[in-house]
Amino acid sequence: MKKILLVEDDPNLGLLLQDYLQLKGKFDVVLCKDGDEGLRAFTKQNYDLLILDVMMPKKDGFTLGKEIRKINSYVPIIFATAKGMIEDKMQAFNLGGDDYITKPFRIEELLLRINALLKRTENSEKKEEEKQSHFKVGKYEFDYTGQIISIDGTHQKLSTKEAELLRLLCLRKNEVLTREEALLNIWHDDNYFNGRSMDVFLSKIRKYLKDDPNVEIINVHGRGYKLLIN
Amino acid sequence: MKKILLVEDDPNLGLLLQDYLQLKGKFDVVLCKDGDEGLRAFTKQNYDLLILDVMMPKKDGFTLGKEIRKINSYVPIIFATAKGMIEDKMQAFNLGGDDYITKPFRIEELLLRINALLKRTENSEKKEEEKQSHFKVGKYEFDYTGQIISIDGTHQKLSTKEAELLRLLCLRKNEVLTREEALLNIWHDDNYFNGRSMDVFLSKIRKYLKDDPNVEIINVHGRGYKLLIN
DNA sequence: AACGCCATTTAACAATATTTAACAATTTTA
DNA sequence: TAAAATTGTTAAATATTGTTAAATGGCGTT
Repeated sequence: MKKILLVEDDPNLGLLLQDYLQLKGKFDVVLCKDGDEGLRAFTKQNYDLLILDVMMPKKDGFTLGKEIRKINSYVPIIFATAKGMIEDKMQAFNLGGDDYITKPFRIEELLLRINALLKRTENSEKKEEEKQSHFKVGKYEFDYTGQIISIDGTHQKLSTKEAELLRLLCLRKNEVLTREEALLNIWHDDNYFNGRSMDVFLSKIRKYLKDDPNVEIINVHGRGYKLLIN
Repeated sequence: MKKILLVEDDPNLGLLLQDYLQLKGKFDVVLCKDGDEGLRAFTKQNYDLLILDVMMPKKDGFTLGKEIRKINSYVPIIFATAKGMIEDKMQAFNLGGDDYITKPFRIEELLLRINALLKRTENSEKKEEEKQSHFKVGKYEFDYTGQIISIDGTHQKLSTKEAELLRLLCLRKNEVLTREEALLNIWHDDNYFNGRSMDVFLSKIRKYLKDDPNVEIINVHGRGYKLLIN
């Protein structure tokens, strides 16, 4: 679950937001009532996103944001600022803060901005895993981008669909790759005919892989396939 | 000067915004009064940022945004949406659109969001790439502006379309360049015949590139092409 | 306007990739 | 164990892409 640090001095608004975001947004929300408390909380653990009220008595949200940025330069921040405080908004963006929201705001809008920001930062990290393009399959080398598998010195070109299917199998090697997942991923529709089409490609891939007895694609009846590599 | 494309069906608001942004923001603002006009304007030249009204009679802003995203995946977009249209906002973010603003808005807020977005995208890599004119393609050197590829000492002139297509392939090297994207970018219309025309150019480009075995353009069936460079 | 030159499009046919169909083999269900 | 459902395999049908050549269109020159 995503962790959010909310720093808001108004306890009414703070608690309301905390509840709403926990219930509706399924976030783990820590609420702090001033900047110092917020900074301490931030140093204690990692958060996925921060929501900082700008107008706070002891330490304002921008100051807090600047302090936090010294510690962590990437965590996304949403500043909540009063309407018409244009200069403040300026500051927010100059700080490298990722978004702001004008008070009073609709709570759904906040939720949307949160999700948008999280999404933006998420797939800057996440994509790396899925981006793998080169796989070892027993004695085979499989280059997904180049759509080629090689064994010893010989190469075999793969068609696009063959390569995509083999890639998914590799990503789930020794685990079940669900028929549904494969179909939705590659064909974007898991109807009967696409399923039969996939069976044809599986048959072809098995042929390509027959030269290493330690590599095998087994069927998990009713569920999908496993690429076994010994 | 930064170029902004503003698509807004209400002429009063549209002209007001145009004037304000030109005067105060020092932007070069092109105003279109509906989605079709907007799309045409977009294909004619490059813009640094788009402001799309969501509620428009003929073609709504989201639809337009989606169409534009097919041609250009990085240009920042601000959607202007009516207050409370939460679902629409959702769509905006799911689309990869970079920001939205709720109508009615204060014009200074729009200006702020514009500057923030421009700043964010200014030093993004992708934009730099789009300006790039000189590419290394294996042993080849490709000069897009000069429409020439060279290998060893020999030069080969390229036609305009050949150069444009090769440029797109270079920008997406080792990734898929969608047929649709290429067609919309170069031909501004992805009908069947333009597609066949493109196939002819691809064939020609492959011939030009045949002298380096580490360079290859492979087809991704039903989607597009990948320029592979080892 | 008429000509040649070149870029681009269209047409025609070839080669591949994918889907569908047909039938066999296997696994589950009853 | 028989029937039903799922999967395996091969071949035919369809769709997409590759290649070459001919037709078209733009543009400068005469």
